Amino acid sequence: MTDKIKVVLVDDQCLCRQGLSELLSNCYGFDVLGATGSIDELRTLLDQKPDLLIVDLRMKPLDGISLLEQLRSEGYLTPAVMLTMSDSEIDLGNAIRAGVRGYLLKDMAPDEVVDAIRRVAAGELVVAPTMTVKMIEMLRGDQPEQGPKDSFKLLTEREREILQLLSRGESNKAIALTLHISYDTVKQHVRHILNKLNLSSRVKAAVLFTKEQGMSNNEEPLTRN
Amino acid sequence: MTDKIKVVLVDDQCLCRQGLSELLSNCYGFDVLGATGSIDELRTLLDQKPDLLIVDLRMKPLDGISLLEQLRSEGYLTPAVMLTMSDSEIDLGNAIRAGVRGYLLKDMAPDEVVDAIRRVAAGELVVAPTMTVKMIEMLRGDQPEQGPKDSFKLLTEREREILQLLSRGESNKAIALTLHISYDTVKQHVRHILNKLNLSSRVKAAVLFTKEQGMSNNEEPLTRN
DNA sequence: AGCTTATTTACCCGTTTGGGTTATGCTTTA
DNA sequence: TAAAGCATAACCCAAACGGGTAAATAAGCT
Repeated sequence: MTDKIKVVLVDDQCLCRQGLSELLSNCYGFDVLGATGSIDELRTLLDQKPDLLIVDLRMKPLDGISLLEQLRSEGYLTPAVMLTMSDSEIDLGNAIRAGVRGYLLKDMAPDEVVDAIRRVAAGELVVAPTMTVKMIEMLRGDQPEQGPKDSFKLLTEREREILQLLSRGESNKAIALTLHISYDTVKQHVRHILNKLNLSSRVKAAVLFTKEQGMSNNEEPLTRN
Repeated sequence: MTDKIKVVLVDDQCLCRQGLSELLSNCYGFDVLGATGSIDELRTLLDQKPDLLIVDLRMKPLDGISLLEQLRSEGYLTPAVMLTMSDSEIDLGNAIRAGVRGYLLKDMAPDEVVDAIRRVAAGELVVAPTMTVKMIEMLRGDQPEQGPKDSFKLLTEREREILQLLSRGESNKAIALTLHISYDTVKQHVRHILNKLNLSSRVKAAVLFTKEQGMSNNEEPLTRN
C-alpha cells in the first residue's frame, strides 16, 4: 500500500480552502499538511515536502501562476494542480505553460475533484472535462490563440484607441480629456479592455500592447506627469 | 507701431496664472486674452487667435508637453513658451523637442520674464539663462542624454530589479512578496525610480523599460491578476 | 420590429498609487 | 572621521484605479 498523498492547499479564499481541506481530509489516502493563503506560511509548509500543491489561479496579490513560477525559480519543483473558477482557455493555456499537472474547476463534483487529484498524484495529467473541449479548440487552431496579437482583435476600435493612450502612460482622466469623453466612460472602456485581454491591471495592458506594437514608432518620448 | 501681443496663459495653478496675468496686463504691449487651467476653456480662447501660448509644464492631468502635442495634432500651431518651475535638463529637452519657442523659469525676475516673452513674440528663441548652461552640457554630450537607455544607468541594481517586476505588471504588494521586503520599501524604490526617470506613473516606467528592453525576451506571458 | 453590439454616462466601494517626510543600519568614498 | 549613497521601513494623505452594476442612445443585422 502506498503512503498517503501529502497535499498543501493554496487559496486566498478561506472558504474554498476549508471546504477542500475538509473534503480531502475525510477521504482515504490524503494527508492535508496545511491550507493557506499566505505565501510565508506556504513556505513553511513546503518544508514538510508535500507530494502535491493545489493552487488557486486567481489570488491577490500574486496569482497562482506567478506564485508557481516563483517557487520553481527557488527550486521547489513539487507538482501542482490548478483549481480555479476560471473556464477561460487563456487561463488554461497559461497554466499549462506554467507546467501544472492538472487544471480543475471549482464547480466540479467533489468526488470528481478528489478522483482527479488522486490521478494527478499517481502521475497522470488531468484536465477538467469541460476544459478539454477548449483545449482541443486551442490546438485545432480555431483561434491560434497564443499570439496575444490576436487578442487585440477582440477590442473595438474605440478600445484600441484608448489602449494606445493608456500605453502612453496617460491616466484615465487625461484620456478623457484627450478624447473629449467623460472619465467614467474611459473607465468603462478600460474595464472592457482588461476583461477582453484577460488582464488585471493597466500596466499589464500597456506592456502587452507595447510589446506587440513593437518599437516601430519611437516618436514621442514619455513626458513627465 | 505693432499691434499688441495677444497671449493666452495655461497653468493649472490659479496663483501663477493670476500673477502672470496681472504682470503682463500691466505691461505695455500685451493683450492677455485669458488665463486658464482648463483645456476646454483653452479651446475657446484659441478661437481668438492668440499670438503666443504661455504654458506650464507640470499640469494635471495632462502635462504641458502632451497638451501642446495634442493641440499641434489638431492643427493649432500657435507658438508656445514653456514657463515652469522645473530646472531639469530632461524637461528642457522634452520641451525643446516638442517645439516650444521659449523655456522660462518661474523664479526668474518678473521683468526678465516679460522681456523674454516679448523677444519670443518677436521671433527669438529664448531659454532661461540658468538653463542655457544645462543645454550646453547636454549638447557637449556630458550625458548624451536623449536615449532613455542612459536614464536606466541612474538606477541602482535594486531599483532596476524592481522596475523589471513592475514592468511585468506586478503590484507593489506583489513585488514586496516576491523580493521578501516590505510594501513600504517597494513604494520607496518606486518613488526613486519615477524621480530618476522623471516620470509620474508606473505605467510610463513600465512602457519605457519595455521599449528599451526590446522584445528580446518574450518568455513568460503576462498572467491574469 | 426585435436583437445585438458599441459607445456613452453614472454611482459605489475597496484597493493601489504617488508624493511627502522621517529614520535606521550599512557600505563606500572623501 | 565625516559625508554620501543605498536598502530598508514606516506613516499620512489625496488621487487614481479596478470591479460591480445600471442604463440610455445609436447603429447594424435578422
